[in-house]
Amino acid sequence: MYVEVLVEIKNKHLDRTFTYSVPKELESEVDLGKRVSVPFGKQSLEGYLMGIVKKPDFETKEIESILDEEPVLNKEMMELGNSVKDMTLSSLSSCYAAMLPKALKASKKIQMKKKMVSFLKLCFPIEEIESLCTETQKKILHLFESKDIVYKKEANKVSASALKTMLKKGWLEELESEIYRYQKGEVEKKERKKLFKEQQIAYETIQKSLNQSGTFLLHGVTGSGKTEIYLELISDVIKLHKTALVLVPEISLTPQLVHRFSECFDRIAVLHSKLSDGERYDEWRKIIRKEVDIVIGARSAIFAPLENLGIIILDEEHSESYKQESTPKYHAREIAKIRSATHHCPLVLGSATPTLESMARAQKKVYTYVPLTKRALDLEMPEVTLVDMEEEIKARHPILSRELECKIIEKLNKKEQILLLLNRRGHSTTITCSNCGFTYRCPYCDITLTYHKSSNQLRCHYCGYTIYKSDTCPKCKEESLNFYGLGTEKLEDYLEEVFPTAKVIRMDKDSTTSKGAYEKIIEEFEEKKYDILLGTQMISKGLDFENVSLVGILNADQTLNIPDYRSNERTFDLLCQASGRSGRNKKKGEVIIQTFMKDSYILQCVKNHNYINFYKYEMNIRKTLKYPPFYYLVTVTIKSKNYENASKESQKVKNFLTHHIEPSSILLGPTTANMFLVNQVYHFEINIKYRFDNQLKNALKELDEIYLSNTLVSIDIDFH
DNA sequence: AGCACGCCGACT
DNA sequence: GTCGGCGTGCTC
Repeated sequence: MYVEVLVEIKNKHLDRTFTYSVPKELESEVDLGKRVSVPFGKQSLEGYLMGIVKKPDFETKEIESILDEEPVLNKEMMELGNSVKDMTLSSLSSCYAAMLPKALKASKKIQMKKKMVSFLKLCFPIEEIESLCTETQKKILHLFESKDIVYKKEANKVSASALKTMLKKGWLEELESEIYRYQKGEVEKKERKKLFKEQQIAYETIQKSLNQSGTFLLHGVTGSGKTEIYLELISDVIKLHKTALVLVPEISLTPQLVHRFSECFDRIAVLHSKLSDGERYDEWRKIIRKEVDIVIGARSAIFAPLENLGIIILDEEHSESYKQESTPKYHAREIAKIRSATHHCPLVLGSATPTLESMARAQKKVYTYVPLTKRALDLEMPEVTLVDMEEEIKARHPILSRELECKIIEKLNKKEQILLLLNRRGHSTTITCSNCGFTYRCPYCDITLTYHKSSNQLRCHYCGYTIYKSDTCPKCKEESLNFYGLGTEKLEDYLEEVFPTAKVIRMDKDSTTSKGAYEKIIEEFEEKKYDILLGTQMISKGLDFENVSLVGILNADQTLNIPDYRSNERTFDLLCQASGRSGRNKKKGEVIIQTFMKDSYILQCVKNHNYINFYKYEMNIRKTLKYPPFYYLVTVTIKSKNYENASKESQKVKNFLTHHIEPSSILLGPTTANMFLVNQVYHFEINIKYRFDNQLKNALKELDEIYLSNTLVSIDIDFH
């Protein structure tokens, strides 16, 4: 027997199968999608069994062993891998690596071990042997009163030697069994809430198509009760003996959300980034063994090997976290569409602020548009006030405007809670010498360093480069270093100064690195141990605090200045999301946005909760500037440690593309990339805008191959 | 990705 | 003379 094996090396030179022979004794175990160990050159590697073939006309080596009892890739996943490879122009084995839990990888053998625990089983009824037991033995016996099986550990606690005797007499039996590492506590079941009229209509629209593929855009303002619709749909899917896949951005995969699902359903697997490799492997195995009907997870959960899918839900559809930034650079939404087609099941995209791409498709009836206009429980939309910071600076209120400060005091008095969003961590943005103009910059990335007061360090937020701050200017040795800009740390200090009685907690990347820190902050804030929660983007998504009645956004326009065609969209989304955190209970919420661009159309749309106007406005810009969704966009990044090489090769790439793509496509660049110098590597960019281009994909593939063997320059292709 | 092969410079 | 630099090419 001869088989095709894809070796587990993410190198594009090896992005093909090799033929091996199978020793007689292993033939019965051969199954496509299992992993095998094979000799490869001088090494021994792992690979995937991809096919069975006839005897080839060249010499073959024998496979060493078959590693799995059951395939790790089913037929769907094997094909899906090929689609991902084709969409992203990356190697097949890197695609499979992205689809499978890390524990399965050769280098991580330890985690693959199942966790085994010893149990005890009683071989006779209690009454039969009780009279024969000593006092100590009776104690062990009574552990079995309420259950059939007892942890060996528990019996050992009573008496290890008594246990031994009982085992020897054959009264008890010892068994080993695998336990799953990740254990969710029992959750009390609750009735699902009854849908109100608009929800009911939305639900019915989707419910009617449960047996066919199709994409729905569920457009509902924050608090309109999208989750309730999801629960209702999933309940139907389970009645049909099918399974459900729910994707949420990592950041909104909160214990709150998982809890809500657990109240309604039992057989759930949860996949999020805080799981250890072992825990993740266990959750994955529950799916393979068909022990769950529902998977809730972040981006990579789109590859959960659920069979018989009945619905795929992508909540917060607009979230950029659905795009993987490392190879393979796939977008979960696109994978979801493929799986929805293979399983003939609906895909529901939920969002309060859909991407322009999705909204445009909904308007063109490519997606079915399902609007939800009202907030559940008759909640009113929060009142949004824009504050002009230019005036506030004149009035010497550069950090908190007079209005926001007053409101905070008011809410503190009423014992209501406050969220403050400041989208910049650290203390100050820059430290500059007022004597000589020196500014701390990252030597590897060419951006200014951010000061972190708690550690007295300056940190590069791109590469992590860190140095200690000195008291004197490193250049002119004068004691004249000044702090500019505002970060979360500094704001925390400032708040404690202005509102000395208020309890303030900060949440950002720096205060949530340790395991469980994020959950702890949320929990404690929910329990009202704090009055003010201040933080970065992290606090803007998905959190649902009943007692919050004021949201303050301190640097609303900062994200508008980032040179990226999506920065308007991103800002609008961030502000809407953050605003939506206010007034999620009976109280009417208030939002104060501090800005230097009070008259900006985007901010006006945020103030009036008017997505549609924003959509129209932004679509016009995109149309004029030929950006998505009117054009597709591909970015080719040329990277090299050597500036000259990067620059020279960029020009060559441009020339190559000019001759190999359709003349109707627009080629821009090469220019220096947004992040020009990162980790000592120079970045150049070429952008291609196109509508229809049959040659492009092949041209990019060819380009990719040309640069495979180039050690000085590498390229990176990214579809937006 | 590894590892061997191979062709040049500078050392005991 | 040889040791070792890393460019090139191969792995069923």
